[in-house]
Amino acid sequence: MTAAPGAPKDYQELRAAIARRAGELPRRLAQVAAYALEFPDEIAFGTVASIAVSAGVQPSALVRFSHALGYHGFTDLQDVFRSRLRERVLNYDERLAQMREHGLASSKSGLVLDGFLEASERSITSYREKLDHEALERAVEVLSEAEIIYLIGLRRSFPIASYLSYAMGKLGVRSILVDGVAGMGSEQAGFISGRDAALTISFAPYASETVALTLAAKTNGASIVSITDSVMSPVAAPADALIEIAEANFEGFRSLATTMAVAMTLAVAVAGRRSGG
Amino acid sequence: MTAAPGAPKDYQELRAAIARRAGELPRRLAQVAAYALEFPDEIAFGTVASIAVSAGVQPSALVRFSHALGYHGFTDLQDVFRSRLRERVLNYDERLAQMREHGLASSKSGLVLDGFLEASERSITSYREKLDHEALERAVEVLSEAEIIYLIGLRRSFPIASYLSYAMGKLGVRSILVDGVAGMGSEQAGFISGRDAALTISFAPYASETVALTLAAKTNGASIVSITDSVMSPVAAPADALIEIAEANFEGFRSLATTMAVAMTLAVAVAGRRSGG
DNA sequence: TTCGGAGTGGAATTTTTGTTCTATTCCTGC
DNA sequence: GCAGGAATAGAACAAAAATTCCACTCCGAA
Repeated sequence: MTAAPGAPKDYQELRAAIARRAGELPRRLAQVAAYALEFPDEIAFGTVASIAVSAGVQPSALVRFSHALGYHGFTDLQDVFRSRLRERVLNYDERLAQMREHGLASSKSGLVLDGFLEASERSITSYREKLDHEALERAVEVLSEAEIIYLIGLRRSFPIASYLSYAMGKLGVRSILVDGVAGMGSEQAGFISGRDAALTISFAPYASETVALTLAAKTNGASIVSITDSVMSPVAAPADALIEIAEANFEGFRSLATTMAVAMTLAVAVAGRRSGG
Repeated sequence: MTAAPGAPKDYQELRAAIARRAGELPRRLAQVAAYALEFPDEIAFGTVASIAVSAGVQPSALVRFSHALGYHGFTDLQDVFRSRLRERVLNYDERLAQMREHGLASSKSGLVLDGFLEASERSITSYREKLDHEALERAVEVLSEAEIIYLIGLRRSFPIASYLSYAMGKLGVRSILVDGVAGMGSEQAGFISGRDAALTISFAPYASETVALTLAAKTNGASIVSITDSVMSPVAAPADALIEIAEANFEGFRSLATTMAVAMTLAVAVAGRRSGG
């Protein structure tokens, strides 16, 4: 009896089995299940003892988990996790080529997805090459000194602004999302004072309302940080700090990957500087 | 003395060391060397006994081989072969070098930015490896058949939902962003009918309102498409199509790069299918 | 509240595994 | 052809691992 009867024989099956039985598993076994899905490599390489420690359970729980899924013991379960790595490594060298082939051949949506993923990668790579590190530093400085940070971004840039609002909220940085709901944009922006800062995100074609709000903030004496795609952008001129990002695009839809990473950076760096980091 | 002194510490170095000393190694040790280069996976996963059999040598030869390369024992050597499998991103070292070149490391915000950029790249790369084309296809199909697509995503996932709202609007796909402004979430969701679909985006810790809205949509007979991080997610069970995305994170902030690319894909693919493309 | 059973933690046990040791073999130089 | 030393095979050993076992806990039903 070398093979386990009725137990998942590859990683995909195993995932499905765990998913199906997620609800009915006892507490500790569910804990093991969650750990296994999150850190499959640990299961593949670790020992019962080491895995038990990092998953926060007893060694016996791992064995019981294996039995619950139909395996003879933990070793059988581990074999599945190891075979997964073996399979992956087979196409490790040819991964890119194979991926492209696979993506093209398999489906139309796969082709589209591949295009967007690749555009994101290109954006990030090219940004790495030409990013202005001083400008980033200046932006962090300006925002750190602001009492309240007004986040201005509409249309395509609204996801960025709303993420910043979420992240800053989580980090304890005071910010206001100027979201233009019910046409309140100008009213919200009207409260901006000289002690505040506006963080504007805008890409071509620049939404006229975004430009207007930014200029209004400037008039009120607030500091301006602009994230945009060109020095020729209408929100570049009034900016005290300018972060320039040229996102790659696929079929006319520009990536947001780099801009999102920059947004995360600003939120974390501002919070870090304020807490005296 | 846990670490081996002067022994190759990664797979590349080890290859080089073996190549350099290939001529001067004794016969059986050379045999082991050849086997190791040809079947690195066997070394990584096998036991001394099993490897000895398939390489046609004695177990002790493996230990002597390890000693000859400067390791304390076979286990140390095996660790190198295992770490090779763990390092998914081959060019990680190159990226680090590139970062130093550009002076990113010289400032704190630069380090943070690099962390987020790298997390985004990792997310995309690892998603490429394990993406489920069929699930994606099914999601597109379900959404294409819906009369109205309700977009459900709060907190960290709200930027994704709002992007979808923007993109679908541009593409002429009817959608409603269930944004919970003024606590209207449940009212908005109440209009969902069996001809509609809900597209839920939710990651751990799953916002309870998101889960509740999704279940309500399901109850009304709507189709459910879930974008989430695990099959154990509470929004996975009711889904007609499930897209699983494990975003990498940096300092606790998870990337949104892959999820955003998937969102773009869904919007474009659904629009494409509806227009008969 | 008490009973019963499923679930759990942790030590004891057994099995597997890596390593060491020594007699023997295989070369090489004389 | 014969020393002498390096290399090897295979068994013996020690370490580490997986698994089992049992007392205890927790929780729901009577």
